[in-house]
Amino acid sequence: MQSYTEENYLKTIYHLAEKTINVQTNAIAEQMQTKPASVTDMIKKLADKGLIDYIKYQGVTLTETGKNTAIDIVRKHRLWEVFLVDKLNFKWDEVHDVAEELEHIKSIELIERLDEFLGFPKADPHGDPIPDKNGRFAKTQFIKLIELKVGDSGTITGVSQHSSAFLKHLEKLGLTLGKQIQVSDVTDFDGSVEIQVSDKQVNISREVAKHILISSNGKN
Amino acid sequence: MQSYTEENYLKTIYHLAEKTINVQTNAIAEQMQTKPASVTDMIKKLADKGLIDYIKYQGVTLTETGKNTAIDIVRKHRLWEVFLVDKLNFKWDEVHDVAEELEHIKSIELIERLDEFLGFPKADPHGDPIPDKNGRFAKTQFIKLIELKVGDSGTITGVSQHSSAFLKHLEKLGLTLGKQIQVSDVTDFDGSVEIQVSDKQVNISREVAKHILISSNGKN
DNA sequence: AATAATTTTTAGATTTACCTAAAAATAAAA
DNA sequence: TTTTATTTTTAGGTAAATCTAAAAATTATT
Repeated sequence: MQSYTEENYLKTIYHLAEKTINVQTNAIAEQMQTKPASVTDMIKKLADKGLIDYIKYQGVTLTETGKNTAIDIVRKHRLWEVFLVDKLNFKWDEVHDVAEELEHIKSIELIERLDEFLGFPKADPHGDPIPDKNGRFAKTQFIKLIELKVGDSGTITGVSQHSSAFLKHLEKLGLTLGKQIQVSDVTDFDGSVEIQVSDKQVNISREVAKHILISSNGKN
Repeated sequence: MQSYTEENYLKTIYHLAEKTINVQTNAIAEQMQTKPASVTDMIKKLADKGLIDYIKYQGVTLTETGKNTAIDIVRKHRLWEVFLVDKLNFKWDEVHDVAEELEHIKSIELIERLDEFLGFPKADPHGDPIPDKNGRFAKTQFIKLIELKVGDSGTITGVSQHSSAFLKHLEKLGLTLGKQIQVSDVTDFDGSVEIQVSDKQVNISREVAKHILISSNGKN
């Protein structure tokens, strides 16, 4: 059994490990809003418990057990987000902090029943895949909108930025999950992208385009 | 803002205060499964925060603020219990421990939306009243089944014992909330009570009868 | 390769919630 | 009203998760 804090460390390490093989102390500290010295203390503890592999000065990687634990927390987080949006009518930019608390509720029965109640959803309100109860989930094939060429089209199926400001901005532009888009122009000057959505033309900055994930319908 | 532990102390004091005016250190310790010395530490802290009035050796009482905080936790606990039973199909004897965790989730918005989602229920699965968002709730007029005389009838509207063993026992006997009952006999020997429920005769011990709460239809 | 910069760890403290054991206050019994 | 029993508090200590400041290891730069 892990403490609330240990669970948060594991989850953070899991997410950081999606980008780098060895997760570094400073990266964890930044993500957890804490100091590197505190991280060192904690990773020693997690290593002792067999949840991570740790070589001094070399960063950490999750063990099989650690990874499973982390995936279970991610599963809970995403299911709760679906609950908040689908059942309690929260907006997609309002759910993160509450789910951050709910994900630590321990009952396995609760999560299985919640999953069933929600109709076994495959993705959360931001398009992130929800692991099943065995920790398995489809490795979704996303392309960043920024990588599309003029003329390419596809469906918005995710975002790689969960900040409220970003999500509200997308909402205002009508760029929500499931929307069909086509790239009509890319501006040389600032790299901003002109896209067609629901019969409207919208212009989005390069920065925004980087964080919109598209499931491609192929080129044309 | 209170810690998880502070909230649990306030809730415990609130419940104990339903029976005695001044809540004693030992009573809190027993309820919280901790030691009197630890309770003394905590009540000093809660007193400093203005949540309880505390005179050394004389026990404690909740201040207005403390009471409001406690009622808010009770509200959350009971709403979550309704959710678990009504939406996730938990049985009434399975919800307590999970609700014990869920009650500490901090978002006010969450609880208001949950309340609405559940249809603003007035009572939890054990018949306990749910305070509204202003902390107000009807002081329900219950009579203990044990106090009924032969011939008296009424409706089961609550229980004063939430242990799984007790609730499972009631379930087996068909004694669930909303059931209409009539007392047909009281045994002199052991004080056990013979009651009529759904055209069946069931015999319940004095101990069980003490913890079933009846809203009376008057005598006859 | 030597020096500088960065990253990580150690050492020693702090806070929260708990503990045990002993002392003090209050309540009950002789 | 003493004595005894019970309740409560104090004193001092522990474990978890944090911190600051300084030391050590690693990486980058000249």
